[in-house]
Amino acid sequence: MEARANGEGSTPLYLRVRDQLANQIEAGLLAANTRLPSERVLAESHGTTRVTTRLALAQLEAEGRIYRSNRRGWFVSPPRLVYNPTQDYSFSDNVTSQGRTPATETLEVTATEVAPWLANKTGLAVGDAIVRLRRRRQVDGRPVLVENIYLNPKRLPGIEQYDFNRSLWKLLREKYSVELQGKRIEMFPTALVDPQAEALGVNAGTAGLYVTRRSHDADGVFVEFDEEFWLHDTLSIQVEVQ
Amino acid sequence: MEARANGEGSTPLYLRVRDQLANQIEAGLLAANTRLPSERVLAESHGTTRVTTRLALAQLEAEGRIYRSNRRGWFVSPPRLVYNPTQDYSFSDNVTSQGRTPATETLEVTATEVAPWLANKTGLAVGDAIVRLRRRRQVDGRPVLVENIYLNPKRLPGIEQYDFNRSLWKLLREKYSVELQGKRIEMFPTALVDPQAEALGVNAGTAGLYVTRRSHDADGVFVEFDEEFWLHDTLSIQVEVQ
DNA sequence: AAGTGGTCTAGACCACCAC
DNA sequence: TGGTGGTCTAGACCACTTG
Repeated sequence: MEARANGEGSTPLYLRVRDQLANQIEAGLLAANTRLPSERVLAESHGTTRVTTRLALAQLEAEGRIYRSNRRGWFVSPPRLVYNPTQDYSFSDNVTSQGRTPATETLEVTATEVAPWLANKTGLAVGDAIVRLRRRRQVDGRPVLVENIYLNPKRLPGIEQYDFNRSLWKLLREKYSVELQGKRIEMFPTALVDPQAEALGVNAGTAGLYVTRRSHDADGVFVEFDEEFWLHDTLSIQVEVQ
Repeated sequence: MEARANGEGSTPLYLRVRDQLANQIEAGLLAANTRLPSERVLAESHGTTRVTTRLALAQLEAEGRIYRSNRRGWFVSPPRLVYNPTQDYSFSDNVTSQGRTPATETLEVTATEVAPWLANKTGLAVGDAIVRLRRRRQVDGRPVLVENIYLNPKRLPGIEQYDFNRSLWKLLREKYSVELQGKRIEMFPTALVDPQAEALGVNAGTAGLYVTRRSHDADGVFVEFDEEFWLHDTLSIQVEVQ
């Protein structure tokens, strides 16, 4: 029950455990997607308890160096995917060009009505018809984001009928001759909470990046509003202007 | 010592505590920058221990709803600052226009040499002369970011002599006739670690957003490379293209 | 000096996953 | 079925900040 004196200088124990693990990762002893030893084993080998070990692991997770998968354990994070949200965009092409393997799952397609918050974001009127598409996307078998896409059925009649497990941007261009323009992007870091956390198979509270994008066509007609929930350690945003 | 049965359904206790606090914040019972009751008081009033209470607080912190200040307590987060990193930029003007109060402190100005990682980012050669400027910026008295700015002394001779507690962009325009162009922006969420965490008065491991920006002038000459470390709950990025 | 958050112990039971 | 992470208890001492 007694808390021990701090031993080595003033650095907290959990940060010293963190440093040791970080060094092993940097030295390449633990390659990307390798599983770490179990929390109990780590605790014992560092002469401490699980609580302190978990503090160290949480640090590394916050830095984006490791991630957890269900209750299977802790794994070394692979490099971040480079992502430019201002470009017309094929997730699949982008992932492939970085030597990784993409996958997309359509979770849901619904015809619904514009809610007040969405009216704010899109300029549509509350109650207007809208098509909602929900997808999950993976890189090398790990889910990295879920997205809700709101499509304007006036500009995209019959959009519900298509296969959404491919590039939406290509679909819009080929079937509707839409060249997306005038993108307005908003993003901020936040924790992933429940519908998204569950879809990604992570605990509520896992760090994420929330990205939204509104696009219209060359005539200024609203085409789509996209809302993406990324795991925070999986991407690096890159934008070029002028 | 015994762990108790879960009582109310399957929602973990720390998430129920989180929900209660979140409701109080949303209902306006706890205004922005208000201090929460102490961890011990919260623990007792929810019939649990500090460890569990801290889990709940960490959740709210990850969501950007509360923040901590030194060892003074937990506070309700004010609204995020809207920030467009692609624009020529006066922090002061931007903060003021959002009804908040800005402050800037220059922490350090050094003439130094380009290191390998910086050569990569800027296109300069390793060993080239460079001026390094380090600043901390506050909103309503709370530090929200620290930044390292690397300035090209060839394009900006005598730059060290100026006062950096004002807008750098305005300085460049007025004194050097620089119109910044060709910005390349990169950003990703990550934890803030030591020099930055300390400068911001937060614990190592606090969630942050890392933003870099490289700019050149109208002739393509490299002007500055900027590296910003933001507290994750303090900003919302907004970009408009085309 | 009193109170705050920061760190830490040494256990426990549970839910879920892989074998 | 055994091992994993997820949750939780009931304490303790420490470092720092505040009156």
